[in-house]
Amino acid sequence: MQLHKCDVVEAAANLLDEYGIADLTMRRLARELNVSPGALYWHFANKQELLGAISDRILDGVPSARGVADVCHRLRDALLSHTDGAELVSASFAAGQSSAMKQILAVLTEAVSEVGVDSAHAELAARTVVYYVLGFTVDEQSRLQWDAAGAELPEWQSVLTDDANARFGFGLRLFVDGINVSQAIFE
Amino acid sequence: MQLHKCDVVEAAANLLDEYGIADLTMRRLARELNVSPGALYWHFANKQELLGAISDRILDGVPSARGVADVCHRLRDALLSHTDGAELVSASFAAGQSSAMKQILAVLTEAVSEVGVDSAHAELAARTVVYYVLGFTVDEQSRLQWDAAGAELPEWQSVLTDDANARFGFGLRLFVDGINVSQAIFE
DNA sequence: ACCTGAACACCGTTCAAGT
DNA sequence: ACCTGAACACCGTTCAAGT
Repeated sequence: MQLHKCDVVEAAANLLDEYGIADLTMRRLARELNVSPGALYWHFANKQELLGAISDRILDGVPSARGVADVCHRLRDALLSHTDGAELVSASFAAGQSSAMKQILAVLTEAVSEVGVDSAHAELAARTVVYYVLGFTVDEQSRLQWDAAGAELPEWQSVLTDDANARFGFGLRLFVDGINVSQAIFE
Repeated sequence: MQLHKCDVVEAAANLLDEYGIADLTMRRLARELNVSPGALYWHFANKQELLGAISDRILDGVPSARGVADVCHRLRDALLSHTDGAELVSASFAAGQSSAMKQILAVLTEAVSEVGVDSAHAELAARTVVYYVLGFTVDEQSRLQWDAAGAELPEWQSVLTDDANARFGFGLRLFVDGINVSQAIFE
C-alpha cells in the first residue's frame, strides 16, 4: 500500500528509540519501510525536514503547556522520553526545522510578557530559557544513556533522577529570578 | 617530512574557516595534507578527538579570563571568529572532548563561588551559563552566516553586530541577576 | 615509529524510467 | 502521483604491508 508521511515519521521515531540518532539514516529507514531510499524524497525534501517532523512528533502536546516552569518541565520530559531526543530536537531547532519549538518559544515569550516584561525583551528571555533547557537536557541525556549502557542502575529513581530534577530546577530558578529582577528594574 | 599533531590541527582549522564544518572531513583533510586518510589515525584515535583539538585551538586564551561576564564575552568572541566555531565547540563540549571548555567551566565555577555561592550550586550555575552562551552563539552565528551569504551586509557593525551584543548581554544579565538573588537567599 | 593502499561498510541525494 | 533502480560523489575507520 501507499506510503504516508505519518507512517514514515512513526517508523523513524521507532528507529530512533531502538538504535539512536546515529543509526537513523535515510537508507535504513527506507529498508525498514520496504521502499527504496529515493521514495522518502517524494515525501520529504531532505533529511533535515524529516528530522524536523520527528521533533514535532516528540514535542506533541508541549506547546499547550502554560507558564515558564510548566513549559520547561514538560519540554524536558518529552526530550528524555525518546533516545537522543534532546540532541535531535536541539539540532532541528538550530536548523529552524521544528515548528513545535517555534510554538514553544512563542508560548514562553507570552508567559514572560505576562510577568510585566516588554515583548522585545520577553522574546530574548524566552530564547535564553530555551537554550538552557536544551543544553541541560542534551547533557543530562548523554550521561544518562552512557551509564545506562554500563552498570545497570543500582538504586534508581531516587539517587540519579531526583538529583537531576533538582539540578534542572536550580538552573531554571536562576532565570525566573533574573527575569523578575529585570522586570522590577524596568517598571 | 613528518606529520605533526599541531600541523594537522592547523590545517583542519584552516579548512574549517574556508569551507565550514560540513566540509571538514578526515578524507579532505588528509588530501590537503598530502597524506593517506589512514595517516590521521596514527595521531588521533578518531574524528571526535581531532574536533576536540580544533576546539581547544579556537578557545586558546579564553580560560585565562576572570569573572563571569568577561569569560562569557571572550568565549563568544572566540566562537564567532571561526566559521561554524560555535557549532564545533558545542559538539565537542557535549562529547566531552574539549579540555579548554572544561577549564572554562572551572573558571566560571570559581567566579560564581566568589560571589558567595557554595561550590555544588556554583558548578550548576556555571554549567547553566555555558549552555546559554553556546546556545545563543550557535544561533547567532547561523543567522550571521546565513545572511552573509545573501545580501552583503548593508550598513554593518552598528545595525546587526551591536544589536547582537546587546541581546547577548541581556541574557547574560538574566543569569548574573539570578545568581545574585540565589546568593542573597542562601546567606 | 610512522605511513600507504586498499578495502569494508556504509552515507545523502538525484533522476530517468516505470506504473 | 508515487515509486524503483541505479548511479554519483562521497563518508569514517581498519589494518596488513611497507619503510
